[in-house]
Amino acid sequence: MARTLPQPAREAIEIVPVLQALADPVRLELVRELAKETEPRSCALGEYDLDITAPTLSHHWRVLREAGLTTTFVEGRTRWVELRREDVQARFPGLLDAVLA
Amino acid sequence: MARTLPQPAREAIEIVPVLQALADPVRLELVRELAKETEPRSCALGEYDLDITAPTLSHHWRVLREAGLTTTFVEGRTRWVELRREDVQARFPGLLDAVLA
DNA sequence: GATACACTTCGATCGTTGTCAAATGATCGA
DNA sequence: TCGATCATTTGACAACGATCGAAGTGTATC
Repeated sequence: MARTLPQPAREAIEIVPVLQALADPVRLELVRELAKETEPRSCALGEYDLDITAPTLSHHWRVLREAGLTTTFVEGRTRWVELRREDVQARFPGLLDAVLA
Repeated sequence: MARTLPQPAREAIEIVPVLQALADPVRLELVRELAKETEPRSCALGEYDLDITAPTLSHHWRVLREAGLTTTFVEGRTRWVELRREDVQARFPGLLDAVLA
């Protein structure tokens, strides 16, 4: 039912793409929003207080997912995003905590 | 005698420029080299095993310094770089450790 | 001084990236 | 099945950034 979009395996998560993904104000804000809750959140533009268009938000979700920071899964016509806390923590211990503090 | 190049004060170090500075393979390598020792190191191209020219290295040192990650000071005709461990640790605890591990 | 040295700055190039408008694709309800 | 309505993908563009060669700046040495 819920289809998960392609993402790197835990071992394939690399530091440079992760830092590149985090080094953007919009994406950093998105990651911080995701970190506030343990539940997955909707990808929808309306859910976030950002001054960007839908295609741009979609682009940022993709960058985060391809870097290995998030998981996206599709359910009907809504998409859910979730922070890959454990995977990132396993690869780069302390990184998320440091960035989110 | 030793003149220190302009750099942001500790409180002025921001997370996005720091992440941007670290999100480049060359600069990440430089930071890792600096982290190996507590002593300042020379800026000179010959000190590092990099396949870039002197102007490019100079550019990277500048980005690191302006982000607040390093201190550069001039002594005669050599320049010395040093990681701002304490300042970065104070602003973003655990970040350097996570990135350098 | 004149020269050599150690970088930096300048100017240009070229790939990357954040952004949007328009087109596409997918899902739900009638 | 057919629109209506979402978000995503595509295509295009402007801004940014990494890079280099050439020229500039300041320091030591002769």
